[in-house]
Amino acid sequence: MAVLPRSSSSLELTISVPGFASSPSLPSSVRELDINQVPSEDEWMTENMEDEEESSNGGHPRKKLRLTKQQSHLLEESFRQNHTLIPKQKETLAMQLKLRPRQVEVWFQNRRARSKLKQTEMECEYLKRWFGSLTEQNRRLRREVEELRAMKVGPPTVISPHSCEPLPASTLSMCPRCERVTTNSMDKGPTKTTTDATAAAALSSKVATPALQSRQPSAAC
DNA sequence: GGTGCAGACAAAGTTACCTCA
DNA sequence: GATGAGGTAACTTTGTCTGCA
Repeated sequence: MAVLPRSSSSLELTISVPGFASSPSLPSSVRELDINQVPSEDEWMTENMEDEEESSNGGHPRKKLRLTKQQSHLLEESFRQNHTLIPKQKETLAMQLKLRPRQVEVWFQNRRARSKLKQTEMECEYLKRWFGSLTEQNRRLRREVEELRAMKVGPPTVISPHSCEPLPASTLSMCPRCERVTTNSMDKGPTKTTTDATAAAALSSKVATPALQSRQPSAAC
């Protein structure tokens, strides 16, 4: 596919053949088709694109441009204002920086990638901390349940989800198939299935967690 | 209006070069 | 001086969107 320059002043031209460009058997001269490649050897690490003319580079290995502090600063500034560039902005910025529009474009692509990476790392950290705190909370609640179970005196009662009245724990039974705790006939309405954890939470008069509340009895029970 | 095509562009992934410890 | 790691410019591939015939 040939990407033609969008403005006549731009010499931006990249020719790449899908499934061909990265082929190991590709002759090294193919890279020369990209006229964005380095102009002259000596200018590269010192002054970027001082002369705009894109002379043939005669098959140089790709050199790496090092942006000056001012260039980086200006690029960062415009990135802060906008994470993407419209072609006009790109042209202007390139002129200001004495870079090719293509270089500005690449810089913005890489910059977006870096900021996304940073964002992802931050989210990862946040989730790790959250996981840690939930684990700790879970451990605390389990311990609390154990304590309450240990100190029970009389038969434990469960609050009926239907009548909101206390039910004796003796009305509870375990479904052998799904290992859920179910209430027996004492409570009016459809047989209510609840998880072991829910029952335990009810025992300690705690409100079940949303995740547990959302669990519905299976059709089989 | 639906379809196919080409161009532009962004995201994701990769490569290669440079710097520095 | 050699070397490995990290940073990043430049590149490739792929997918999406848009305008046009």
